[in-house]
Amino acid sequence: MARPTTAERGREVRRKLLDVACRLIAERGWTAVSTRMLADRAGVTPGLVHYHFSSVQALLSEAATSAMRDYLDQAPGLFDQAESPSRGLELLLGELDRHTGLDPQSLLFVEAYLAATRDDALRGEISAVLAEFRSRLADWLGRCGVADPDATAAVLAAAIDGVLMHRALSPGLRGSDIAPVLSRIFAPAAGERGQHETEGTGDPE
Amino acid sequence: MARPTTAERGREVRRKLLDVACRLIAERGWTAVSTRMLADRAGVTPGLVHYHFSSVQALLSEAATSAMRDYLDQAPGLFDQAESPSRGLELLLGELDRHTGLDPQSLLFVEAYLAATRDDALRGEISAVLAEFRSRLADWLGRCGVADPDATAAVLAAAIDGVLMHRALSPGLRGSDIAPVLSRIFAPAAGERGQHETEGTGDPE
DNA sequence: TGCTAAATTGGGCAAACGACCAAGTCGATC
DNA sequence: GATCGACTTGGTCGTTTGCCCAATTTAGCA
Repeated sequence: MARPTTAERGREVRRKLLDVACRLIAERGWTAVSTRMLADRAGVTPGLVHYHFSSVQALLSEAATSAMRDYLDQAPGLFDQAESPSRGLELLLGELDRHTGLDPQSLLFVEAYLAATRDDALRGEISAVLAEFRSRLADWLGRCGVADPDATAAVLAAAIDGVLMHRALSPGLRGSDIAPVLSRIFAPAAGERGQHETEGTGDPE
Repeated sequence: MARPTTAERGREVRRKLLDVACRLIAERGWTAVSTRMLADRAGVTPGLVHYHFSSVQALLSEAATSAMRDYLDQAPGLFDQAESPSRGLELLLGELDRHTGLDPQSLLFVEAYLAATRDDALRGEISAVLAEFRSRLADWLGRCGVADPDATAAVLAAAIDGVLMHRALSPGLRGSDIAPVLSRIFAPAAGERGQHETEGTGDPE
């Protein structure tokens, strides 16, 4: 039967508050998330929020950073372990296509970026997470023979977020449309191209 | 000395409220801007805010959309009137370099994007402004002989916003670094290199 | 069987919120 | 000088905010 102990339920409440926070940030906006809103949605009393977290800001920050870390560690299809560069790009763009720009995941990222401009501690955490992702991206690009992998990774990461943000406002910008454009960034330095294969309408999935 | 009439001062107050709104949106975040905050900063009484505007939301929406329209109509260096493609790109990247990602202008854009995901009327206005900018960009790219100008313009516009947003978190991503990467987008697709001109630079009409 | 600490409740606080309004101040027009 | 409408004031409405806390319940340990 495994009846949960108090401590276990406590940990579960904390986890649920973090989960609810991510959804509410995307739904209402970072600064519009309130104590009672969180408690309501999580099915607990408002007092519990300040028992588990020192402040609403702290709760939101922890929720956002851990969600971003989790996602970037696992979700983008492990592009850098793909057997070929074109397969890696395919995975990356496929992942991009799974987001509309209006989904909680995408909105959480942008909300967190903005919140980080007003909170030094949060900025430190997020920029570290982002730097690590850029680093993975740059390593992979370097192995693909792409020129200037660091700058390319930075632009590519930024472009992905930008495309998601713009797509929220004007849908119709599908991954299959932007794939050929974005893959021009991968154009190898003069002389070393060959394993590159971006022709023939990359139609992910 | 032209003494301002009551009606003129009224118009001035309205204009000042719009101006202050833009700054406060960037500074505190869209949903955190309050009636009293606006009145305080504008040097007027709180009651005036709801005399000139039907609601705070309406004030913020009008402030953001008109500021975005003004900026996109005039500021990006009139890239599309440049005498050459490379000069146009230079103007565009120069403009990009004038923003840190933390300046009120950049933050206002991102805040407005997010607010638009929660306000249908605002989304309509903003996506129209954005669509017009993309259209100008696509026309110019088409004249430069860039393949798939529409999709390229969409990706380029998104990438610009993305770079600004990322730069707010990790400075050091300067325009001169990203210029060579971004300008690869202007090159023909990787598979058709050689058929067109050699590099992405200099393609006189 | 008591004891302690963690978890939870529900109420309460001062402050700030958006919106509204009656009263008063103006400048332009008659 | 009187009148009218646009503009401005200062205050109030009910609601919601973040945070706090005394009291209560529970689980694990002595």
